[in-house]
Parts: sequence; structure tokens; C-alpha cells
Amino acid sequence: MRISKLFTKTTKDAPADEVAKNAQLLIRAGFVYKEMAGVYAYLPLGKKVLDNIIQIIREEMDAIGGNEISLTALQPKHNWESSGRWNDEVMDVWFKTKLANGAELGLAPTHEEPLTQLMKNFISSYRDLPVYPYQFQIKFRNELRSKSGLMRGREFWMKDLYSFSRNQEEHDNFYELVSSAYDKVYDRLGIGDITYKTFASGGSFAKYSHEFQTLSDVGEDKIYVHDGRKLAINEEVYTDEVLDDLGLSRDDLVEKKAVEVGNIFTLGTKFSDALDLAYTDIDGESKKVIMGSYGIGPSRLMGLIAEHFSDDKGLVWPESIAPAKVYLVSIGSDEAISLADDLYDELMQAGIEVIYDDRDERPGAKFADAELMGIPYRVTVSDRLIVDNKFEITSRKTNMTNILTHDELLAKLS
RNA sequence: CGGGGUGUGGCGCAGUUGAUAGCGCGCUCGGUUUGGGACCGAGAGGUCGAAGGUUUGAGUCCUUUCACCCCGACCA
Repeated sequence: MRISKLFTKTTKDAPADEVAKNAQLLIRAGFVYKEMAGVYAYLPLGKKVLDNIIQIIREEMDAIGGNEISLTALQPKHNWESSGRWNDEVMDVWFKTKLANGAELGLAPTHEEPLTQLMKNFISSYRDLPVYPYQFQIKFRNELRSKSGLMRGREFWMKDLYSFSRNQEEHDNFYELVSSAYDKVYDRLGIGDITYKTFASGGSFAKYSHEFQTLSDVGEDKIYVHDGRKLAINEEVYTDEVLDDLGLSRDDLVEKKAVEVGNIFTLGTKFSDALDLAYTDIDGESKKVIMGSYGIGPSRLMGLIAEHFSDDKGLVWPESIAPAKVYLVSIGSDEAISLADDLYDELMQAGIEVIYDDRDERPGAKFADAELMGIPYRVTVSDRLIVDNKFEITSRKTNMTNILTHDELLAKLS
């Protein structure tokens, strides 16, 4: 992508009313636009990052047998009345509205009910199970207070996977499979080392659910971490009984602040009971489907990663989700520009994503933008380098610079 | 939803005891610059969040309201 074709611009100042560092940087770098409190639009570079995060999650969900779907944001109330969750006392985050004919509607805050209803069309035999539909969708939640930039919005991207299993054992196996898939997702996003599988309250059908909590000073959750076993306990279930269960003592654990970046939850028959989702087993008996739900918030992850991987110059994206791998800067004469043009074409043809700063700007401005945008490698083409047939490459993360030949540069970037 | 704070060109801000709005960034044009956010000159751009009120006169005082931010409670 050429900067000259990119409609966004960077700014030196962040909006005064935006305090969260992730939103400040993302707005300054032109990745997102704030529509209102807790509601952000994704601009070209931000959309790219979000899509990259989503793609990593998609690959890992597909790898464990997920079937990607796309459910509706508009929700008629009847499914939700079956489960009791249409009631504002039970689910207090609803955005509700009406059809022209007066019928009540809600904007989906989650999708257990509609998906359970939908699956009744496709599940009737034990042969139809297990199945694992999932989707990426904007969820709507009327939070009393949104905050922390992208990390707590009133509309936000969520990956929600649901499991439909024949029995508890089948469910438990898949539950563990999802857990390991989540580990892979966080590893690929570059936050695996600071993300802990965390014991949390389980609801009616399981003793525990599990959250994936990433350590962060801006985290809203308090967890107790055991580094050796790479697990943690959420404050809400930090009791002697739980410690006994896990064979831990308080001395082994350290209190940390963290951001919940995923959760896996055993639903049991809560929704299959409410909406009557049953199958006929091999023995001819009708049985209720055992369900689970598994969430990851791609937009929250984007905010968290922006916040975590940043410094005084701006964003520092992990290579796996950066909007491009290379920020190409040309400095000086027409000859340097022409050489940069050629390099841009060559890198793009080699499948290496490049943001080419082809503006008539001074070097300092280009360098500053490369750093603010957090592109992993900055490649410079300039008159002083041309003389020796060399290119300069600088790592955003380490700030190390190498002067390379054309072939060395391509080898390094491939 | 309780407590606190803030709304003035696109962004960041100033505006005194009330007298019809100014600075920096950005933007446009001209020129000079070109390895760390250049400089000089000339310009454009604001019914001061909204509504009502007090006053000869309101960005400034009063009332109402909306929005945003922070702390708390709640929540992926």
C-alpha cells in the first residue's frame, strides 16, 4: 500500500478525552476512529490488524473442527424468553428496539439462544453430533460504562464458538481441545508468555469455567498466578477449597492484574433444556445435547496488544498481525525514488506486505510515522546507500539497524 | 447508576472585573529546504456542545439539557 493512496493521516496529538493508551495510539496512527464512547470504527490499517487477528483465530478454530457461520445481530425475543434472558433483570446489557409493526427486537449481546434454536433443524440423531459452529461478529452490550479504549466497548468483535456434544466425556474432550487451541492463538499473537489459563466460576453445570487472562497493568481483573504451572485463579473463586482442588497454597501464588482475552464455559443442558434441543441416541432414547461456549474478543485483543507492545514512539505490532511487514522509506533524489519504486514492486510480488511512504515528506516525518504505526521493519532507500548498492533495515522492536545488499535484504524479509 | 471533571476552527489549548474570539499543530498558495516530525511569506477555516433566560451587550452570569472523560459498582 502506498501512503499516498491511504486516506488516513497520523497526528502528533491524541484527543484530550481519550485517556486509554491503546486508543490514543490507535487514533494517532490512524487505525481507528472513535464514533462515540465505546464505539470505534476500523480504518484501513486497523481493519488489517483486526482481520489478521481474526484469521489466526479462524485457522485454529478450523483446525479443531469448527464450522464457521454468521448469525444475525437482530434478535426476536421469543428464543430469549425461553431461557429467561430477555428479562432486563437477568441480562442487563440489552439494546432493545422495535420493528415497524411494534414487535420487540434486541441487538444480540451473545448467541446461545438463537444458535440452539437454529441447530434444532440439524440435530436429531447421535449421528449428527458432535458439531462445533462458530462465528466472528459484532456483539452489542449496553455497558453502564465503557472504558479502556478498545478493551471495553458497547459494540465489539467476538469470536464465539459453541459445542454440541452427545455426552459429558465428549464435551470434556472438546473443552480441552479448545483450551489448547486458545494457547496456540495467544502464542501466535505474541502474548502466549503472559497469558494464563485461569480458573473461574463454572455456573450450574461445571465446577469451573476457564478464562484466558493476559497480564496487564490496565487489566480490570485480579488473578492469582502460579508461574511454574502456568495457571491462575480468578479473584472471584480464590478460596481455600479451590486451592485444595488444585493442590496449591496461597504462598505459591502472586496477585496480578490481567485482561480477560478469552473464556471457555461448560453450558451443560442449560440451553438445550430451555429450547428443547434433543437427539435420539443409538439406544433409541431421547437425550439433551450437552453444550459449551467459547469466546475470544478480537477487538479487545487488538486494544490489549496495542497497549502492551508500545513505547514512547508509538505502536510495536507483533509480525503476525502487523498491518504490513515493511515500511519502505525513500529519501533523496529521483534515483532513490525510482529504486524504492522497484523495491516496492519486487517485495509485493514476493508476497511481502509493504507500506510504501512515497510522500514528498522529510525523512524525519517518515521515520516518525513508521514508528508510530509500529511496522516491524523499516527499509530505507537513499542516495548515500545507493552509492554502495545497499539498503538499510531497522527493526521496530529492537531498533537495530543493518546495512544489507539487495539479496541479503530479500533473504531477511522472506 | 452514585461521585467528580470537561465541552471554544480537523486536533491540542488560551480567553482577565461581561464589550462581538486568539495561539500552536494541521490545511491551501508561493519560495527555500531534504537522514529524525524544516523555514520564510501570504491565506482559508469558529453562530464558543444545545435550548432557554438575565443584560444596552454573554465564550464569560443563571436555568435546563446533551455529550465526553475519570473514580466506584457492574460486566467479554
